[in-house]
Amino acid sequence: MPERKDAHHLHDLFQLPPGRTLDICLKIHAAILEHRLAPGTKLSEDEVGEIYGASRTVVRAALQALAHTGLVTIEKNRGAFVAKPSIREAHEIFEARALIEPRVARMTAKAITENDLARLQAHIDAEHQALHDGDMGKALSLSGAFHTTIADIAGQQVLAHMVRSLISRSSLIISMYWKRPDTACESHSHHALMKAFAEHDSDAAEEIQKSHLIDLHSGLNLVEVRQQHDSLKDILRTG
Amino acid sequence: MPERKDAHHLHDLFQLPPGRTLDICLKIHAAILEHRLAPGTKLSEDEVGEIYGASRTVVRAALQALAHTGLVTIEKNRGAFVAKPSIREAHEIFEARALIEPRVARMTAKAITENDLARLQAHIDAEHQALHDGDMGKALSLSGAFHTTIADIAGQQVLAHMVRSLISRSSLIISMYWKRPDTACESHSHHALMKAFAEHDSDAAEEIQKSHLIDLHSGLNLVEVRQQHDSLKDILRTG
DNA sequence: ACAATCAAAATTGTATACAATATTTGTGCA
DNA sequence: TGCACAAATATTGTATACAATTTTGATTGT
Repeated sequence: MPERKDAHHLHDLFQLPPGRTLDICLKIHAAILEHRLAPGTKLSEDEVGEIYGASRTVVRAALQALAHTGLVTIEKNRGAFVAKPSIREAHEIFEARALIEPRVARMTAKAITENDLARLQAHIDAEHQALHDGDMGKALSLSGAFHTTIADIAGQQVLAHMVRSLISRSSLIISMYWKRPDTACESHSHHALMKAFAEHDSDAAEEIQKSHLIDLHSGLNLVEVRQQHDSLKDILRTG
Repeated sequence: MPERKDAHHLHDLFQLPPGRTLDICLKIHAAILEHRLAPGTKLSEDEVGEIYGASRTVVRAALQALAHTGLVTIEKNRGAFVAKPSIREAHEIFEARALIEPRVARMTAKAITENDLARLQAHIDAEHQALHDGDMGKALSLSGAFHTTIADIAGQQVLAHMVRSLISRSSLIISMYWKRPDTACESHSHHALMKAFAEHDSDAAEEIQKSHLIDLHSGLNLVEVRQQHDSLKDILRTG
């Protein structure tokens, strides 16, 4: 179960002490990453509190922590919503990833152990399995986990924290702008990275990661997406 | 008053809606950046609440937001403290800055306007004035503001957010590990950067920023600092 | 039918009360 | 004096109550 292992590192994304606030953060975080919560969804304090059996105090703290990572947007007196990254934000996030992650991959190639390689391979296998099962959300989530695990292996916690945050937000971006929703997003890049890591070839790892991210970026359809619900009435009128 | 202008951008460091929670965040943030709050200082909820005339609810939210940026550490059932970055963290933060800020400087050199140049110059002047007045805290804070303003000018909000966060934490690092506490930290690098910006010389800007950050990094005395208060009794015993 | 307006309901913002956990203080004992 | 232990105090964690604001829904008039 690779997810458990990552969960251990995940807590530092929120910088919160163990407790129910953190639990709720992680649950909602996972739900967003697996695309079970769509961008724009209202996260009512009462509703979330009832689901997890917690009071508003705790839920509120969790939502504010999620807001800080950019996964949730809080509007004054209106509450919390799953974030809807703009096109500009999408470009910026992938530009940041293209800057940071290749460097991280270089460090990973130097530091990686046999055990780490096995962990990464487990991610790839699990992702493959999820795709086979038709669980797209899980597959995407695991694809992100592959990247965060690479950052963990690099052993640079500050950069790893940034990568985790960027990847979480990338998940939202993909759910909004991915060109081929029904297409497997698994490229051969992850396999190529594995090879470079196994050979401790840091130059290759950096280069592969860089082009992989450029590929991902260009796989996005970054044009205005029409909002569906707001104009629902108008849509029905025309029919 | 350049600070006012930056304050406008600063709110996004916390991703909070306007309100007293954000106000308290900004006040404590400023206090830490100006070294009026030393690393390790306990931030009691009641105490902070009384100072700013707010209830614990609001203060708590502010402290958690600050914790998320890494300026404050929250320990379960023990409360919030001004963070004390470890030596490892210090290295990692400056490594991250050396990766991100040169790239940002490159973008800035391309995008900068006359008005922006004036803003940057105002920072330099204010810093010089603060040094002249002997207000070291303010000077350091303004030195950081110079870097964050550069990031704002670059127009890449995601990277700018990261830079702001890194610089805030750098301020803590400097207060803990700076080699020459009584020495002016102003290098000629900022002036050299201004020249490169004015000439839209992005290659030079990137290179200067890179070596500037390496200089800063090497200006730190990254060895264990003895904690003073804990062993106060022992110290007095020996005397 | 449609728009405007206002009351009712629901939701968030904040303060406060109580419970759980640390910290401090004081006491007894070696 | 020094240490161990226990009561008292202080602080944080959580739930709840109330105020402020927004959203919803009904009513009215055109």
